[in-house]
Amino acid sequence: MPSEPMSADPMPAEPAETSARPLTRIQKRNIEAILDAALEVFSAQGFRGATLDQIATAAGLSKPNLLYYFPSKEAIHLELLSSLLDDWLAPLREMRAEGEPRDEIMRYMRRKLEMSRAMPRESRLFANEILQGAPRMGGTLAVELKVLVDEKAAIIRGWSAAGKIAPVDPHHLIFSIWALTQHYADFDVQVRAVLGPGHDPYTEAERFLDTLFDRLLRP
Amino acid sequence: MPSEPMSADPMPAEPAETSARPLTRIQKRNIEAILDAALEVFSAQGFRGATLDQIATAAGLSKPNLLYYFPSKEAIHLELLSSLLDDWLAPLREMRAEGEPRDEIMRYMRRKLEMSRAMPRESRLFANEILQGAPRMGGTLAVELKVLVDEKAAIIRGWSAAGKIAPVDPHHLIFSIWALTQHYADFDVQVRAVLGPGHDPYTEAERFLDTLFDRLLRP
DNA sequence: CCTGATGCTGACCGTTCGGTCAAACGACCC
DNA sequence: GGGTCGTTTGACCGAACGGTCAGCATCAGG
Repeated sequence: MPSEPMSADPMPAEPAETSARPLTRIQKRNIEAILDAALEVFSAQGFRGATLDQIATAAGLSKPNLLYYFPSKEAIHLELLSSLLDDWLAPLREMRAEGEPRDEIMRYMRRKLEMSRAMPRESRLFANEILQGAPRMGGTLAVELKVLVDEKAAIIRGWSAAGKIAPVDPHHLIFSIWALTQHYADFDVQVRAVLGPGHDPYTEAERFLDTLFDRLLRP
Repeated sequence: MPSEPMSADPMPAEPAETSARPLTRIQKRNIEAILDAALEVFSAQGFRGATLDQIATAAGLSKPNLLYYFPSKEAIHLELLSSLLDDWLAPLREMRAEGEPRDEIMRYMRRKLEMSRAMPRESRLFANEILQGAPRMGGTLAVELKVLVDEKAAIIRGWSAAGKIAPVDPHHLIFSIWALTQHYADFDVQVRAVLGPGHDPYTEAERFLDTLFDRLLRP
């Protein structure tokens, strides 16, 4: 216990990103296991549907031990949401005004579809949160997300005006990419139930969405 | 109590559809109030997130009184889901092979969008159910829904083959209509947060989706 | 106005849940 | 081997939840 007075910060739990002390090997392992287990459970059951016991069991820990690393159920959920938002928005951030317009949009769509395929749990976690009115993300949505989307919408509008792509409402174009790609993760059971066995939804979806956006954007 | 021996069927609660006795005025009023309140609460909080007290309060009843009309929380939820499925599928059922292909598909899309606008709670109720793996609807999806979609997909495939519309994967065309229209109900807060004030999402969506499906389907 | 069925309620019950705590355990360093 | 700090646990707590029950209120029909 070097240098610090013992009066302030008695917190033993969760030496998170703001703390100075580096993470123990055990801390790293357990925190990672907890977050992975929590993602599994929260995405499948929603926030209120998930229980600490479920998460603890899935992480291979006891409930009090889990609460040694995180102060509350809410804290785990929040940590998941905030750390995921960056990954989730990264593909859109990479859309460059200098690129070839159709390529840029198609690449964005494909990357989003690939994320739905590779990270369905994350997609469902967000879907659950938004569905219930985004009680823990409302602010972020209205600021950070809006700024990013407005910026990219302006780029798309420029491409439309320059005749590089067919005229489209840029905001709703982005919404359509979200809706169409996330649908395959969020409604996975429905898609598979309707298609029946012997289908690979994502392979078919990629072909379909390629066609769809090609016909939509071709000038 | 005519004709029936008192030994069997002591059930006082919920004289539902299978019962012979017609519904009292009070029964009709209260059951309707309960289902409406339950739709409100379940769609906003999910099944486990909703509490009987919330539903009872929203319906203007006490909790025991609510349980006088329905035997359990589960029963209310099930009643909502099953009675909603028909309404939800009705627009697709109305798609006729004899109609003008583009009109039929565009009308279906517009009706689904209108349902999202007029019945967002119902849309979110379904979304919640599917998101969590459809534990209470899995069977129905794999049978009733699959049969209906396969039937309509065959019609669409015929239209494609006849050159009436551009070639498309019919199943994924239907998925895309679901995804694009339900997105505006299920992700309402996100759409509004990104668009900001002064926008009517549904009016803009109708214009955008008209354009999208016109370009996608035009032979 | 009487009566039986329907409608309604306060009090209560068992369980589950999120969270706490004191005590024990264990690894590592002197 | 003893001390220390990080780690783990069993036992426990209060609140919330789904559901029950005995009894009271109310209503409709005769």
